[in-house]
Amino acid sequence: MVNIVWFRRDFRLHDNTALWHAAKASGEGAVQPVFVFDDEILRHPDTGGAVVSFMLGCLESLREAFAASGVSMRFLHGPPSEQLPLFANAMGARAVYFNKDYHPAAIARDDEVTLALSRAGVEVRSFKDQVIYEERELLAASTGEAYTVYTPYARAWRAKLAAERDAQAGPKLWDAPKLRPFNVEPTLIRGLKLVDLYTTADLGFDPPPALSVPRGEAAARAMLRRWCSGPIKDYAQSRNFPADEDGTSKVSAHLRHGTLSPRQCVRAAMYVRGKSTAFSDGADKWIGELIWREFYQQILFNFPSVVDQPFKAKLANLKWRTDAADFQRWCDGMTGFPIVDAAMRQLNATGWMHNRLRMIVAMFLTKDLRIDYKLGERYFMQRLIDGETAQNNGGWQWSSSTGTDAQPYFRIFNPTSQSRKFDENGTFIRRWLPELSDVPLEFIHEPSAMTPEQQRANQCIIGRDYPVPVVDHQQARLETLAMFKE
DNA sequence: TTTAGATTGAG
DNA sequence: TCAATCTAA
Ligand SMILES: Cc1cc2nc3c(=O)[nH]c(=O)nc-3n(C[C@H](O)[C@H](O)[C@H](O)COP(=O)(O)OP(=O)(O)OC[C@H]3O[C@@H](n4cnc5c(N)ncnc54)[C@H](O)[C@@H]3O)c2cc1C
Repeated sequence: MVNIVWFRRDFRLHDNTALWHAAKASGEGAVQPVFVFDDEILRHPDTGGAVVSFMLGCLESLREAFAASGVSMRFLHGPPSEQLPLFANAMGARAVYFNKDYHPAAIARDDEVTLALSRAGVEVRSFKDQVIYEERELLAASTGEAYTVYTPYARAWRAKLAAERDAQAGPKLWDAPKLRPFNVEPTLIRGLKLVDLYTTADLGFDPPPALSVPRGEAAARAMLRRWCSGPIKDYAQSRNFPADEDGTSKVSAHLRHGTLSPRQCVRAAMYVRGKSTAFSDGADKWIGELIWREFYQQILFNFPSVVDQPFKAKLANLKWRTDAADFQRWCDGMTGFPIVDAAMRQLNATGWMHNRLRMIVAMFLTKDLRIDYKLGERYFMQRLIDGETAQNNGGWQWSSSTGTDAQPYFRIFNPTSQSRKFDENGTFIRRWLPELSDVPLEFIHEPSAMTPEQQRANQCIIGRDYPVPVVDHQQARLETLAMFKE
């Protein structure tokens, strides 16, 4: 008998919990991998060409990796609760295995699928896989409730990992399972929609013009290896400077699509940390970022209303501005604030943006333009190759002060001082704004401060070659403070 | 994962 | 005068 493994966002062979269990349970049997194209997701406004093209590249690699073991991966198109029971029937499968997803819509879908399969007499087994600690595994000791503040959550997370490692019971070091060749054609059943692996264009999307991260599990593993063998050492400092190409790992899209597991990342970081004290600061800090990821996954699971409501319920009725033209300027990187514009152009071109810049542009949209964070959140989902509700919503709510930020003061970045601090030499700005290439360093963060003569001398006329700033920051800051006061 | 404004002290 | 440092939000 064969066990089906339903892949959703876990496109790897190594350290894949559901795949490992399916292969083990199969014994003499085999594993049938499948992916389901679900129109509910494909037609959702949060779904964009960046994630779709990244995912399809990963699926192609996964299909090849299975093929190398003589296993044929199959693709279906339709509602999973309808297609999977038909497919299980067509394959004569005993069980369907999959890894859990914590988005409320995914939970609802998985409940539906589980019900439909059970009715059809097919066993369902689901697993924790995309996080190290899930759901309500970590609760605040004082209240017995889920954590809502990062710092105590991270402390508890690290303590639990340390305790489990000491007890040799930590995250399992599962490798790729041994796979038996399996290449059985599904019986043709009415309603079962077997399809070829689609291309991005087939699905009606455009990929980012300059995709910045190589796709697939092999590429992901190579990136992690390279990152942990060197650049991770300086992460505690380098992570804040967008001009530094090696300042961060850029594995986010791989964690998003499961071409890497969080266990592989933590394990690799712990390994180099143990080997040399020079790596310990960097590795610890980097694990801290992986914990941010788990923190937001846990927030999404325990507070699913964040999907359409502010985490701080009191702030549900903020009077955001609705200005389509300003929003468009922000999207296009035409605000007249170089650091914001360079960041948005990096996003539009490559599908990835540095964390420091995500904070700056999110803060700018919500607190300088006073536009609802939901608009920015959706735009990010459409453009990011790592676009994912938990972290994206968490990041947007944090930036717009509607979320889990625990600081006692109201956070408003000054885009120009952020620019001076984190792109001191204007290297990043110049990389993405060719129209500023002749502007001297003195004005690179604020070209509108040039006199008309200086503009002429530096080949950059404000209002012609580069936009006039869309807002006055000082003014906007006061208006935002007033808006939140109400 | 902060900022603006006040205070201080060197020149 | 200015930049470094402090502090309240
Ligand atoms: C407004 C906003 C929106 C964001 N949207 C997303 C998103 O859609 N998807 C996404 O994966 N991340 C998102 N982030 C978090 C973060 O910006 C990215 O994860 C990070 O820039 C990815 O680059 P990296 O892999 O080089 O990160 P590294 O610095 O190398 O960090 C390693 C990993 O830790 C996780 N991580 C790092 N920073 C954060 C963080 N602040 N919050 C949660 N997880 C983090 C990511 O999985 C990342 O791959 C968002 C942040 C903000 C402020």
